[in-house]
Amino acid sequence: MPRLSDQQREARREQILTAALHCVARQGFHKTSMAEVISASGLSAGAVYGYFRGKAELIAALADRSIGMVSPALDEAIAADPPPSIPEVLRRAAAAIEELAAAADVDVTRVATAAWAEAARDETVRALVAERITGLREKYAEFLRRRRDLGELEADVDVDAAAQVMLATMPGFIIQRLVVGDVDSESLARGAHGLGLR
Amino acid sequence: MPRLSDQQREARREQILTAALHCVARQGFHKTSMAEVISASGLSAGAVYGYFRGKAELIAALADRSIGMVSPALDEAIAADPPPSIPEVLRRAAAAIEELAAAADVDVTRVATAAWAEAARDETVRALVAERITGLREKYAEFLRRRRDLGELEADVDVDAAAQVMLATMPGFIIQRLVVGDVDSESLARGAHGLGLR
Amino acid sequence: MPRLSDQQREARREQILTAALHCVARQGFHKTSMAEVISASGLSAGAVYGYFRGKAELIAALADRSIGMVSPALDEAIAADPPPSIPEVLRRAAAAIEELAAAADVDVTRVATAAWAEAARDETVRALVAERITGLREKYAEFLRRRRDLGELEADVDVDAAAQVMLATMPGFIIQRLVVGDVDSESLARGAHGLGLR
Amino acid sequence: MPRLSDQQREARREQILTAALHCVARQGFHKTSMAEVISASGLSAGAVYGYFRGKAELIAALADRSIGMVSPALDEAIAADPPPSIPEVLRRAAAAIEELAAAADVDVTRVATAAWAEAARDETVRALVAERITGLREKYAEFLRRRRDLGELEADVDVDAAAQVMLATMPGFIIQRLVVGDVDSESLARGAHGLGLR
DNA sequence: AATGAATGAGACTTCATTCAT
DNA sequence: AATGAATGAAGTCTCATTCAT
Repeated sequence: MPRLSDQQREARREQILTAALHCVARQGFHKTSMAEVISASGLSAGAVYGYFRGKAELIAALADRSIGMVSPALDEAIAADPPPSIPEVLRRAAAAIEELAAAADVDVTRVATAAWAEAARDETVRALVAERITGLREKYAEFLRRRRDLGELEADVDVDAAAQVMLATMPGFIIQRLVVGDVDSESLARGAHGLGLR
Repeated sequence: MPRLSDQQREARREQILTAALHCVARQGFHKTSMAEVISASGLSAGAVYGYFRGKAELIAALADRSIGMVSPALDEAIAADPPPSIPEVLRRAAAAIEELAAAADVDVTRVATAAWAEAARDETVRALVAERITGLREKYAEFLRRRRDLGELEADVDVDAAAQVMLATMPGFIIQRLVVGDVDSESLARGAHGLGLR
Repeated sequence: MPRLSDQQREARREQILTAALHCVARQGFHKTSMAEVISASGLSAGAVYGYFRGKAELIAALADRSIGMVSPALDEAIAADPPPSIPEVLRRAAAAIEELAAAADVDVTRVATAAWAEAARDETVRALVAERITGLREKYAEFLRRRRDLGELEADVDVDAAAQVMLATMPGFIIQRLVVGDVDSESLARGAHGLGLR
Repeated sequence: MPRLSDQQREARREQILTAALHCVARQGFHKTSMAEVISASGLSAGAVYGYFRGKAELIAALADRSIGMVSPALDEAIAADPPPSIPEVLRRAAAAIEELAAAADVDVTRVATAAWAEAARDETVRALVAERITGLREKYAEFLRRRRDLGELEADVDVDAAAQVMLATMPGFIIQRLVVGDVDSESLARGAHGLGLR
């Protein structure tokens, strides 16, 4: 076989990541065996190891991706002009997550859950997830600045702390959704409104 | 040999759980081997298996306990009379978590993180964690009812949805704390206040 | 099972080493798989790994032992009083090696051959083999000192250098024996005599 | 594509063998992977397999070469006229080995060591090494005949047995040199002299 | 002729669990 | 009740070799 183009290589990598995402969504990182990923990817063991040095590297890529997938969805919710109310943004973010969870027969939120746990014990994953979280928070901060500049938040608001709080709701939303199953984007928005957020 | 008293049995169980908590806080559920737990507990393999049917049962007990440990801390925060402001309750809850995390050379929040992930893939754990979450939410709901009755929330507020939102902040707080490391109870309260919560 | 006595442990270790010696004599260290050793030993994989941390440790033990097995045989040859002639000692040493090679359906000289090669690439094995070689050389030196004191060697002979030379003949004897097959203890002694050694 | 000239083919073969020699000197035959040889040779996998049927053939070629490299060095030592004393010939042979070991950033003596071990377990390699050994011994025999004819050895000396002994010292010299590190051509000659060789 | 990605058997090792003592 | 040695299935990864291009 001649040398693969970068594009072809990327496609194969994608193929493996997608297959792995399926497995991990069902069983978590450490109950998913490489054999399962290999079989699901349709490639051979050797081929998979040609794209990922080992399970750790694959886990890191999946952790990064699972959390990264939320980002574009959030962008949309936040970019709207004029900036929606806080409950509305939370609703949109949650709705994006719901959509993500329902999409393509893989529930990425399950993988995200595994990613948080992995971040707590693996420095490489921690750094990747930290980067993602920081990125997401910056989006919320940007949104809040726009609301503040419109006079809908106090002028001296600590935008970064407020962004931390807004982002903080998402893991809890995801967990309650997966584990208890009685929350959705509407209830989240209603609850936020009920607490007095505007 | 003489049957152990219930009290002795309970002490042994505790000994095992404490040892396991140490291991899991460092390595997560699935990177912690039974051999490690056995060695850390100071008991023999056979003894440990006399108290827990297998690793799954041990994991379930640890997941339950790790999340359960937050509950008493929250009680205090919420029970105060008159009911504190929402940012203040969040601050107290977060402070309780900080204390828990710092205590006794085991950071239970790391175990909680593993518990959420496990809940997403194991029905038994899911049920236990769901129960815990529901219990915690009920505490928040109770708190919110008292605030409502004092006229500090609108009369028709959906208390359960609002409790979902309050609880939802905790996992996000824990994760940001472990992974990014730049949040604390003060920033959480400040952010909540900045968003307009009272 | 209750704790094994040191003696029982030692017996098991021996059982594994003996099985491994068989395999290695036929296939060398690196073509012998742990599965083969495990199967030949009659134990389970886990049991074998309870006695040796890994293949490297097993190899080191085998290398050490294979070279160590020559030592007692040499002792006898050298201890004789009055000290035999040099060709005679070489003959006896070679005869001891022949006996060793024929014994117990394992040809240890094949393992020794593998041990020399391994010593050239693994520091741990190198150190062990170096120790063994030094020990053997000291025996030859002792023998030579006795000959010298009897006036059968010049008074100012460099005993250690001479011992190096005597020992040096053994690997070459073993290799020619295994590879060409036309040398034996008699031809070695005859050759030594022919070269003028007395 | 145009057929390569024999000369080009030979150059490529050489390139591969040289690269492989490097790898094997460091890691032995079986810890050297084809991938390493391929990468070190600068060719592609397919190309390498165009010159050697497989790893076994490559090993055989390396074994043959590593032992063969001693031969020309020995020739010189032996050809001198009048024939030097036995200690002197041993010194020259050992000095030739020292030079070989120091040359060109590959220590061939390490490969020779691997070759002996391989000869003990692979019939093809055994035959090749046997041939080499026989050839070397014949050179020693020739040398001894000349010494005998000069009256410096007894007339009825078993020249072949004596050649076996002379050759036998070389592996032991190489091993002690690599493993213990305290022998050199001078100590070898001194020791031989001390034992009474002339 | 050459390339190098892909193959897949098999290597080493771990580990949850059992059970003879 | 307790012990801890033993089990053996299963996990991760490597590597000699092939063959489509």
